Amino acid sequence: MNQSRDIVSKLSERGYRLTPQRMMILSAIKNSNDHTSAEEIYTQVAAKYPHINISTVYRTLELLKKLGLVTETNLGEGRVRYHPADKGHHHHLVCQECGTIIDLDESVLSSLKSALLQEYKFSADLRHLAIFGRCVKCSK
Amino acid sequence: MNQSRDIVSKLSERGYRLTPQRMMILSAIKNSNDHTSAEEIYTQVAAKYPHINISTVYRTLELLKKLGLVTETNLGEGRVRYHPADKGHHHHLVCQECGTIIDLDESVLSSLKSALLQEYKFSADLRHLAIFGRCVKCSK
DNA sequence: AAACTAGTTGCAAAGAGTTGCACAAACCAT
DNA sequence: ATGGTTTGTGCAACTCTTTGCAACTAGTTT
Ligand SMILES: [Mn+2]
Ligand SMILES: [Mn+2]
Ligand SMILES: [Zn+2]
Ligand SMILES: [Zn+2]
Repeated sequence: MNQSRDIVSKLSERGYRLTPQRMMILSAIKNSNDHTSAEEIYTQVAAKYPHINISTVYRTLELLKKLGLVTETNLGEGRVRYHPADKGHHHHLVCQECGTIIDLDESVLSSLKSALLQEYKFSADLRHLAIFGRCVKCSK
Repeated sequence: MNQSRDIVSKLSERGYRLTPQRMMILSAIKNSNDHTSAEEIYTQVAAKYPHINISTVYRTLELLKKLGLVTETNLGEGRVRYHPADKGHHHHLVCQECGTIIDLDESVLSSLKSALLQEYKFSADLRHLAIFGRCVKCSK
C-alpha cells in the first residue's frame, strides 16, 4: 500500500501530524467498500480504540476533504457520506419520491464545469454530487 | 394579491389546512426581501404570536417546499435559506476560500437539466442551487 | 349548532455536526 | 534523550433540524 505512504507524505508536507487517530480513521475509510458515514467510521475505530471521540472523526474528515483524499456527498438521508477520492469520481441522481439512486459518470458534469470556468473563472468542485429530483416512475 | 388565493387553494385542494401559523409564516417569507432562515422567520412571527414554535416553522417550510412555493438552498453557512419560488430562479457559486458568492442565472443549468431528462429520464430539481468551489482570486 | 375526523401544533427529546478550551502528544531543535 | 513549540484530542456545551406523542382545531357532516 503505497497509497498510505502518499497520504502520510501529503500530511507531513503541509505541516499536519500523523497521529494514531488519523491513521485508524483513514484505514476505516479505506476498508469500507462503499459510502461510509462519520458514525460508521467512529464505530469501527472505537472497536479497537474506545477512547476515540466522534469529534475527532469529523475533524479528520474535514481535513481529508481539504487535502482531496476523501469526497463527501449528501444523499438526503440526514447524514453525510464519504468515500476515498481515489475510488473514482461519480455522481448520483436521487429520486425524492421513491429514494431510487441512479449512478452517474463524472463526465455528465464536465461541460458544466468548463462553462463555469470560462464564463465566471470559477473553479467548481463537482466531485461526488447528488442531484435531487424525480425518476421516470415517479414523474407520473 | 391573488397569489395568496393561489396558495390557499393549493393547500385545500390537497387536503392541507389553512392555519393561522401557516398564514403568518407565509407572509413572513414574502415580506423578506432576500434569502431568509427558519430562525428569522420564527423571530418575525413570534413578534406577533409568541406562542409559535420553531418546529412549526420547519414543518411549514417542508410543506411549502413540497408544494413548490418556496425554494431552499444551503450556502454553506451551517443553516439553510429559503425564498419564495415566484421571485425567480437563480443559482449561486460559493467560494469555499473567501466566501464570495456569485449569482447565476437559471439558464446556466438548463442544458444539464435537459441532458439528464433525455439520457436518464430523470426530472432534476435544479432550482436555487449552490455550487461550491474557488473564485478567480482564490484559485491562486 | 354540535359532533366528528383527520390534519396540525407545541413540547420535549433526540440526532447530526461544530466549537472553545485545557491538556496531551507529535515533531523539531538542541 | 530532553525540552520546547505547535498541532491535535477529548470533553462538554452548543447550534440547527427532525421526530414522537398527546392535545388541539380546521373543515366537513349531520
Ligand atoms: Mn458516490
Ligand atoms: Mn438565491
Ligand atoms: Zn422515484
Ligand atoms: Zn474566493
